[in-house]
Amino acid sequence: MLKTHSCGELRSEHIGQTVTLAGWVNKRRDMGGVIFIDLRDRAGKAQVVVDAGRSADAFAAAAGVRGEYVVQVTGQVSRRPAGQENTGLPTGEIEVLADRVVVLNTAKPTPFPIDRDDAVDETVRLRYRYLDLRRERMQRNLVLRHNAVKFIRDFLGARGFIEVETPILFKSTPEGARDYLVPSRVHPGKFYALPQSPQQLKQLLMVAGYERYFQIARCFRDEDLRADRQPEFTQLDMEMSFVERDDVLNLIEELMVGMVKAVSLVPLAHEQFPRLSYAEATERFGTDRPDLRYGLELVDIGDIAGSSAFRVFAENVAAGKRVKAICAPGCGTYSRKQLDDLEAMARAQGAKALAWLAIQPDTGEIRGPIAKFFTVDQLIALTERLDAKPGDLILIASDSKAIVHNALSALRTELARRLGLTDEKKLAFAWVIDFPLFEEAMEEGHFAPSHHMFTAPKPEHIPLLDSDPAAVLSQQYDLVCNGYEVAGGSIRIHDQTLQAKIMSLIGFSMEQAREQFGHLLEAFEFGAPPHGGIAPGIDRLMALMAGEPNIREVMAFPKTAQATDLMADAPSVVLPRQLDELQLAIKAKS
RNA sequence: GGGGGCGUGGUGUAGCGGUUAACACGUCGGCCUGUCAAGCCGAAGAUCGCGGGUUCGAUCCCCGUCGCUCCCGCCA
Repeated sequence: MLKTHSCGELRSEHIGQTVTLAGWVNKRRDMGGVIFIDLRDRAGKAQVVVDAGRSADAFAAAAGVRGEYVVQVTGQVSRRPAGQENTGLPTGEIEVLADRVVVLNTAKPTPFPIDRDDAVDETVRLRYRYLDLRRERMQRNLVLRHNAVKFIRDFLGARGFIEVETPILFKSTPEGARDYLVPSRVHPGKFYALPQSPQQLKQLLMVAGYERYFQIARCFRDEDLRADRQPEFTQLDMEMSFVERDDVLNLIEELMVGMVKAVSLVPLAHEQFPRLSYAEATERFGTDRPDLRYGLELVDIGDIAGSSAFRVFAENVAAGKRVKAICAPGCGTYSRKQLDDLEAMARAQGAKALAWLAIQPDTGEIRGPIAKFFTVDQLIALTERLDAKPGDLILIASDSKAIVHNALSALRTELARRLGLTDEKKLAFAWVIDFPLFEEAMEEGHFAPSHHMFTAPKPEHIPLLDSDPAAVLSQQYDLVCNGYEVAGGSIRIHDQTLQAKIMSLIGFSMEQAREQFGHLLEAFEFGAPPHGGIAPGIDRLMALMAGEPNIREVMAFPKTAQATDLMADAPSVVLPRQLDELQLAIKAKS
């Protein structure tokens, strides 16, 4: 080894020892007769003192050293002179008096500062990702990620789970997200697909009798990116046999609480995860992945608004549509412009308009274009139901349930941001359960599965499959945190008759089923145990636990929003010979 | 596929229809034996993303394009 100790591990108990360190020059301060070098390695930083009076050779070497040079230093750990301690550094009580300084490698000036956490253009960070990864923030995040994944492996291993690797080259199924395809050279014209998740394979492992499986699994989806979506991402994929829904929920809750306590930089908001039905979540928050760090809940005012003189509300209520409102504390003095901005957000979600009532801070008088259509009693009833105070702003949307919920959910998120309610660094986990088995909107005259077609209905709802399929609730469950979906799963169907019924309801023919899932359906004929599973998204969880605003910050080599790698320049053109081997030709752009 | 934001020395920013394009950090050189975002003195470094247009004149206004980013669609 070229070092006896890590820079960051040195403490006062090392005083007197002669150590050899190796690392990068974080900072060099040249005082003329003495040169200070902050030497950095993964463990941290230590101050090296190169004194011309102690070693002329070391001093000469240190004189030529520059930032990010790779340097080996041998010297004596010494207590810093009284008053010279650096309380901002874990190694701040000591320093290393250099007897020998060896430059192991030089470095060009870096394109951006390594020793500071200043914002740097994303293009530059990604192009020089290996330098970005040298920075404290990224090292902290990747260490957090390692610790979290290690916690998961230990936790699940201790509970009888075994980790099994599944293929990256697998079979394309047109269901769900767009697949990344890999052409086969051996079978020209045929393609593998990279897995969107190991869904089928983990169910097959249950049929195979493994009972408790997990995998830190890379998944691929060829869809457009977001701050919380990359083309390749990592799931904790897991599946268990002979379990019921609450077994999975309780286990994952224990895992999450333990993991957050052990490794997270952001603490839990509460240790008991609330369980909301899909219906309750959407009614109260307008979304199935609510941010529970704040209130601003949606309140139904259909009865009051429907009996008002405002015709839009009255007609909508008569037609079975909804009128719901949200109270924004202290926003009663919003300007025309601010209100227009909010209305634009509502319109972007499909609302035709956004009504508002502002309660004057001093007089309590209620103003707004629609105020005159309400009686005093109705206004009093409204403010009481919304718990609105003088100075508050009431925003009202009326339309179909879906539009009202989408619009008010978007407004709720925006208002929380404006009011600083999302600044609090806490993790507010919650379960969302009792999802409808099918999507509300029919697709081409058929039902569409709201999760996937292997999700089991609630046992007591199975009879409804014949009478009222839209009312059937499933054994799907999502874990949400701060407005993000961080895990999704379900108890699966293991009964062939039930599976066939579901497939026919979603318009899936037996031939289609056999072509795409034949291996799975066949496997289920050989004694499939009751089973269920879940797949927490590792990247999103890491971003939340690191307090980062996007998942790129917790991935070593992420891609841009255009799905490119700026460092390696991928994707790239390939040689004609490579295409020939695959019997592929590039179509001219139409 | 659509919409918003951003693009000015290496980095972060300022600027604005006419400037010698400003500042900080960094870089390079000099001074300095207790600094730790060291300090002081000096220097270099920018086709203002790219292309076109408007204009006597464009970094600035307009159009297009490229890149980064956020959002909608999409993501069973």
